[in-house]
Amino acid sequence: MATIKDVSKLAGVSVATVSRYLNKNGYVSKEAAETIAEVIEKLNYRPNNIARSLAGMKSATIGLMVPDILNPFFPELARSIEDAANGYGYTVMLCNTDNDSVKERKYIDTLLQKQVDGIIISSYTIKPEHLTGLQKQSIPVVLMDNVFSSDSVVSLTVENRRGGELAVQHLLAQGCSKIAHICGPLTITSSRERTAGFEDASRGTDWFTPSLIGYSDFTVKGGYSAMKELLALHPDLDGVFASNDLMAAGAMKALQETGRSIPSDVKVVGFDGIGLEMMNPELSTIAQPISELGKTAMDSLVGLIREESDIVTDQVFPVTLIKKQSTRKN
Amino acid sequence: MATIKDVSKLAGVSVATVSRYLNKNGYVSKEAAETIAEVIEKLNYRPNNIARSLAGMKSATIGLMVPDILNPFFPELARSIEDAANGYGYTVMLCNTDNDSVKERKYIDTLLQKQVDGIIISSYTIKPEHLTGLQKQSIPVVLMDNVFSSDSVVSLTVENRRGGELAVQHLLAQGCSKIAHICGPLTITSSRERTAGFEDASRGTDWFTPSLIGYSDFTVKGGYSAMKELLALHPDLDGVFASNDLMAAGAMKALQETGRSIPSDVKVVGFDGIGLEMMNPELSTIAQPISELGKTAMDSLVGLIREESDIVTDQVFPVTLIKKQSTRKN
DNA sequence: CTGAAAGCGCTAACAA
DNA sequence: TTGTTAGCGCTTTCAG
Repeated sequence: MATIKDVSKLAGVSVATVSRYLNKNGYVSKEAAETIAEVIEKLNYRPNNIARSLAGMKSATIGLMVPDILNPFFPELARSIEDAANGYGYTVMLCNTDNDSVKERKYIDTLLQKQVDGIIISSYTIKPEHLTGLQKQSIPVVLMDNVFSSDSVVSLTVENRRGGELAVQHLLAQGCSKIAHICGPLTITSSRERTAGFEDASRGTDWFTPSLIGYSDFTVKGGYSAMKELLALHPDLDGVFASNDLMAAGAMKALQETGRSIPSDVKVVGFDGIGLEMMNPELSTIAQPISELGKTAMDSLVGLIREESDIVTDQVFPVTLIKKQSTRKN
Repeated sequence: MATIKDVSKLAGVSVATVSRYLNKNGYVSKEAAETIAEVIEKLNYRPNNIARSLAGMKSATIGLMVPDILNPFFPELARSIEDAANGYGYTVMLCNTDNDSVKERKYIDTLLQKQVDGIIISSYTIKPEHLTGLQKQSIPVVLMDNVFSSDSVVSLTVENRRGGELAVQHLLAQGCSKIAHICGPLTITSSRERTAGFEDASRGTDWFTPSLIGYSDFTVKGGYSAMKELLALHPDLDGVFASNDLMAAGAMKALQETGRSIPSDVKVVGFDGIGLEMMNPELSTIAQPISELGKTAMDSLVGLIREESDIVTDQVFPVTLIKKQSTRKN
């Protein structure tokens, strides 16, 4: 592997000149530039990023911590982040934390040792004190789905509560008169908010009763069993709002299995807007702007890295109702 | 951030001793070890990985190139690879190539500059000559779904052809008497093999005719339209084998939309074994051992990195038929 | 068992 | 506009 030294020798200039040429900073004469370019070509020289990083420049690498890339929400997020990162010249290190704070801490440590320039963390479980190591080294952090107030930390969230409300309003508008809710883990803030939104919109109606809320875990299986239990209690329900799309899918299975057809007997709305196009009927959902979230996360991170001053530290993104077959009016 | 020098000073030993302690190689007296440990604790010292890498050790980072993490097959692969990598102490850099060879080359370059210790490439489009850069620097490569014979390159594939055969045999066993096939992109080797398997099992039967094969692109939408076209030609078909699960899902939608019920009217088999548990009815499929593939990929890569001699360079993994509702006997 | 010292490849003053 | 040189933090001979 050719080094900068090899290039400088062959080009008859000093390494400093080559370095300046490479980084397009400082002066380099036209002739020098040309010969350097030629030599680089000839030697097929590629700067060693590790050496660059050590010498004080940035590693041009960021860390991305997600609970589990298997959960369909995260590939979409990861993809948009990776695309944006790539645009900025960054490479992404992927970490699956399983919402396990031990793993989270370990990964933060690893990423720190690898001198990443910044970290994007999507985590339900992370707490401000876990970030102190990062703060101390003033590593920029973008947090998704979680809000800590602090500078050098940007928080990105969505209108979860409003989304819950929207879901119920939509079901009502489509003619539902008894709406059940499958809520996600209560340990997760955004999950609680979605449920609060459901309650905002249904409390005070004549059909609402607390037993219309089933408790589940954001998985298809979980949604399925929760739906079964809700049906046992309320066989006459005609609308379901599940706090994420996976549970909604599970709920649909349970409904269909018990002979109900969707949307004529029961209408279903999910949350997230992961593209479940394989479903039949297709699922109406309260969509998060996932790609936009990812892109903004990366933009903000770069802003933090570059120490720009005009960074919005807390952004709340709107959600949108996507109407599909699962809530079509009879 | 504390450095090895800080530690050595405070511990009253040389950096060499600290380094030996850190790497558990060479001799370090018990007392020295103890004080060093204490100082490290006190200073909360963490070795700088970048410096380590520069000094000649490995970067403890690998690259993972996939076409698109959005395709549900790859999160599963990525997850198992990341888990295995983590177990070995490696971090994973994720790259989405979109099967675009320009992007592929760019990423290989980037990964090379970042001094990754090895690369796992899942690509339909990559060609041996794209790997010469890697070969020259003798960077270990594990290739998935693609076979090049070469040392320092391990190739992992599955029994695609046999899988296609299995699918048809299963459909026949379940009572189908006219089976259509939705094949994937012909540019993809494994896709062609699956179709070959279909042909192996159906050629010579009394119902087979070439127009029972629809051409598509591995997407849900593609499967949907291909199915519609096949139905126009053969409204009486009663079995479908799609070369991947996404197309199978699309096919199911088309079938249901045209008033056919699954499995009573038409039975459907997919390929891949991505966990589409949200589907109803659930999809029978020829499953690849995705997690095992990922784990083996990482194991092999580490073997190559460590220059172990007992590395199998070409492995073909078995596929298994997973029977679900979509092919239940009437 | 330990330490001094020479790099790894590159950047960034600083001097010319 | 260019070159010299001192690091960046760590590993690794090679002497002791």
